[in-house]
Amino acid sequence: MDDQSLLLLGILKVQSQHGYQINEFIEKNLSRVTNMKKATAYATLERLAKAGYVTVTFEQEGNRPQRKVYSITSMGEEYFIEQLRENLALAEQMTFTGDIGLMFLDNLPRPEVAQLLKMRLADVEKQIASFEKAPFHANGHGVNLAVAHVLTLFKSEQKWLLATIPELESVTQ
Amino acid sequence: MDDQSLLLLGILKVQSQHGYQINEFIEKNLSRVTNMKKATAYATLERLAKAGYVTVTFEQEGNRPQRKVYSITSMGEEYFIEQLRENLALAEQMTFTGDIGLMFLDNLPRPEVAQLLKMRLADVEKQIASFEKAPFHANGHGVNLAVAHVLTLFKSEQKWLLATIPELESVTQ
DNA sequence: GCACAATTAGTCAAGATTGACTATAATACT
DNA sequence: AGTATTATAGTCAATCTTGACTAATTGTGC
Repeated sequence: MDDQSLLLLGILKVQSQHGYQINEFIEKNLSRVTNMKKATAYATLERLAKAGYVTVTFEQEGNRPQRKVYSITSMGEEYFIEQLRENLALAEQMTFTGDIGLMFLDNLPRPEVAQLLKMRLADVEKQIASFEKAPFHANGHGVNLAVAHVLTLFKSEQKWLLATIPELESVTQ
Repeated sequence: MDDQSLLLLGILKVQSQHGYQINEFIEKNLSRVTNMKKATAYATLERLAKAGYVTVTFEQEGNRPQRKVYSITSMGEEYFIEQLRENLALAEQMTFTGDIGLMFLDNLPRPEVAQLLKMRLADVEKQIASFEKAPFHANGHGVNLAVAHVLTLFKSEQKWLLATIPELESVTQ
């Protein structure tokens, strides 16, 4: 199963939602574990519906345009649990994307690399700060653990940058 | 620019290669920074060729079926450097995929989660070991730094697992 | 010296993804 | 009251990705 489906089912298991809520949550809070786009979420939800894992109902609120509400089915819950087991057992899937550039540092002058990594560091630290003060968690041990985990990885990145930048600056190429 | 193109250009910048070599290298050594599939690599190379960033020549060796050799053009090198700068400056793209399941730990009984995470730990430790003893680096400071970086992230994951598993086991749910 | 597996090198149809677009409602500002 | 901005809720054509397949060559064991 793809990560997207697992994520969407997991979100719907907590509460039925319509597309906008789902996408907002993902974009605001989960940009570090997925970069699924809005259109992908809608397409995936449709696939899950076709497979019988979610149902779609319509909701009318005042005279706004009606919107679709997605709910997980019991079949979907079973499937979710089954796939969750599989997902947790495999570390193989773990990839740290966005780090391709690091492999090719040698192609730029050292001082410039140091400069670029400083920008990266600033960015990482901003992320850490926002993670620490605006937690989306607080509702479930699991989510907290997951947040802790991502924070751990970020801090590890920060530490690495803090150690690497001075090294780059000192080496006389 | 997508990560795939950056990666392929970076690889070709070191040395012209044919498809098989490229794909083997990626699969064996870079499974932690990308999970680009073989067919994707071929398709991407074709796109890069159409854009003028790589050239394709044919090579005949004995009487084996002729194969395509991909080389980076000078235009490709320029483009590569330009994109590398962009890539390094942005930490925003960093995502730690494969961790979706962690968000939903609460849906499984704690002891089972502990068990699953133990398997994950074993896997992570296997990865660390293989990274440490069969390095694909040793040809460039940049590659070494990148390897060090991925290792750092893995060790961070390992540490987190070592701390979390006993916690899961002790909590009486 | 031959059957079987593994390696090498790709192709392609089917399915997945997304940038750009549409369209209405709420809200803020002057 | 008018209007600019943002929030809400999606859709779709064009592009990208990949599982499954083809096909030749090189071992390997017997």
